[in-house]
Amino acid sequence: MENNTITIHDIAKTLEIDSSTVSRALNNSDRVSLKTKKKILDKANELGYQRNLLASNLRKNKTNTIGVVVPRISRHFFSSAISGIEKTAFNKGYNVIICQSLEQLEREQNLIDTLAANRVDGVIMSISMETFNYNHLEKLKKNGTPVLIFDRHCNFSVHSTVLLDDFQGAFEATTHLINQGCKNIVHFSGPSNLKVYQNRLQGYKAALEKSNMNFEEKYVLNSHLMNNDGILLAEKVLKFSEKVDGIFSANDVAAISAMQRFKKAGIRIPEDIAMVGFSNEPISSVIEPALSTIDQSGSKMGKIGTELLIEQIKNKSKLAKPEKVIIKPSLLIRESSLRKR
Amino acid sequence: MENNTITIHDIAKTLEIDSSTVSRALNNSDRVSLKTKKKILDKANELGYQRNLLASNLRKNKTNTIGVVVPRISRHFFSSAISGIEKTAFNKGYNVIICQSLEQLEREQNLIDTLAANRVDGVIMSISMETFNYNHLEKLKKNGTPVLIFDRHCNFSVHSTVLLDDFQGAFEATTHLINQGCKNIVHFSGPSNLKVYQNRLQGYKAALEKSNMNFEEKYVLNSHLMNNDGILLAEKVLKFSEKVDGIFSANDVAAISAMQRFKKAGIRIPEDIAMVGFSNEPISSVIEPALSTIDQSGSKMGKIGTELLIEQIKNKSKLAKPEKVIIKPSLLIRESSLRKR
DNA sequence: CTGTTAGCGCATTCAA
DNA sequence: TTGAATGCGCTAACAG
Repeated sequence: MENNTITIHDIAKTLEIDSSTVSRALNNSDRVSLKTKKKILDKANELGYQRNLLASNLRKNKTNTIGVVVPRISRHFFSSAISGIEKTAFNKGYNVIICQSLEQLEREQNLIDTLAANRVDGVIMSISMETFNYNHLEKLKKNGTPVLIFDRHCNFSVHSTVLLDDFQGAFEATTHLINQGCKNIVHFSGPSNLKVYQNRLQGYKAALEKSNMNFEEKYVLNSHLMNNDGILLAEKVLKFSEKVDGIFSANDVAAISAMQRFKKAGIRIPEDIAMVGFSNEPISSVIEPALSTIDQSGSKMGKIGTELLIEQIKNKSKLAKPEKVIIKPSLLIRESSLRKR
Repeated sequence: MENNTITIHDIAKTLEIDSSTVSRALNNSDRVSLKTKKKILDKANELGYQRNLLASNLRKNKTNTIGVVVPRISRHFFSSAISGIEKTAFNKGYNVIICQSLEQLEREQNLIDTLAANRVDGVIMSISMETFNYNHLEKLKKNGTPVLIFDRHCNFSVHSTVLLDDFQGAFEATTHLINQGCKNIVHFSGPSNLKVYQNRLQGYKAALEKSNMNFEEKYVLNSHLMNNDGILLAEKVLKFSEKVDGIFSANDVAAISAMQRFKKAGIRIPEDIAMVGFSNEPISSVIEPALSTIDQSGSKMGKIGTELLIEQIKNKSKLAKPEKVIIKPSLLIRESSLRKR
């Protein structure tokens, strides 16, 4: 009912001691006798005291809080990354503020500004698709706030990064198809200006080359990460004169709709066409598993990124130079995704 | 490099004016001449000033921040609710802190404590499945912080709530099946201690009654919201001696796995069994649409909830009494989910 | 329009 | 072990 905010001074007054002693007691300092400490804690409890972190953080110039900015929290990859971040942060005594940029640079900038204004101790983020301008991150750096960038490539080299080894993943996936006996392997790719897709294309090429297979330009099918892109890709595949028997997908969004299109055409996956690819979404829980995936292990990236970030927060004075961690993806093959002959 | 935190005093000193004037200028007060205002803003920019919201909020005893607590951000319903919350909040000048309880009461309590310690102006939340104890919310209330609860029923009546009209939704869905000519309609339900499922059951019963159809106890199939519960439910349906031709599902998780089990048995949905139900997940984008759904409209609930909450924040002194808003669900029928005969 | 003064709630230094 | 004093950075009376 009444806005009855209790402060350490209220506790001090009732107990006829000084507020500094109360502060010490509430922070469990060993410079207070056990007796008074108990007295203080009891009274705090009785009065319903709730510490004011605004004041505390202001005074200490430290918030024990990490800001997290991702494009979209609902994407499976990011929500599992967030799980990893939260777990690691909580274990080390940090709180976490989660924000989503919705892939918009302007929103990202505002979020970063707000986080900075709230004096978070560090920021872990995956940049938006629009982000080719790093002024907002520059500002953080000037401020002395460490930033860690994960998942998405970023040319702003002053920050530490945690990335996935896209080349290696693509290489393994394609090799897997080759080992299954596939002769004509199509590659579903994404926007060709994104580093991720460039690297995956390279891995695909390298795998073909290693097995002395020809690289066919026409087999690289680009799309824009839209929900129904895969339909067009599938139709292109159907139009090839020779029989496509394998697909390496760098793009799970397209892969899903493509599978539906194939199904309509009577093409069975994986019996007629084997399909392997990078996958963020927990596809298997919803559709018949047909895609072996390269696990992007969001939570692993979140964990490692947060550990790195916290290390940097602690060493802030030592101005640690940016680190770059590359995570090896692992190919998960489900039985039902094997090609049967 | 250097932790060069600029304050209003630094700006004031360089310009040889008082910091209070700087503060006014930075807050765009009209009690500063345009000339000095410009001078100050320019200098602030030049020095790379970044306001300290900790100090500002402490002083103003207001953070312009709303805390959001949901069980799990990755669930479609909650992430769309969050979208609605963010949009509404930003429009009204509020920031948002997103947290997930992971359905754990203890986590929820900690989150609420942290939000309270950070002096958020209000909290909008959907309580965890474990939450039958409302001490943490009680504390907020004592503190004068308004709380709005959405989506999940809660016996703690001092807060405003935004809920879905489960009875009405169930009634409409079941009626739809009846209108399609279904004679034997099974009901997939959830944990019977949850209000949501009780209300949906009532709606189902009412629809049957209105059409003079018998309610059969055995047609109510409960489950626990586990991923593969639907398999068992489907098997139960298959064992009935009479032919089941309709299913009203109150539980989308079960519905998905049930559909897969039916498929295995050669039962076609919706040709052999029509299926209608509440659905949070964007099922249609992944599987063959087979389920007409009652849209829980997360973003709508988020929007309305946030508007209500902000209203209460503003009227805090007037201790507005708790409001209760019931949202009408709307039945979305997809063509392909119609029963063909 | 601008300056003076005070204090939000807390943590910490220095004395005692 | 405790108290007194100071200030984190900012805003908001009140004066002028």
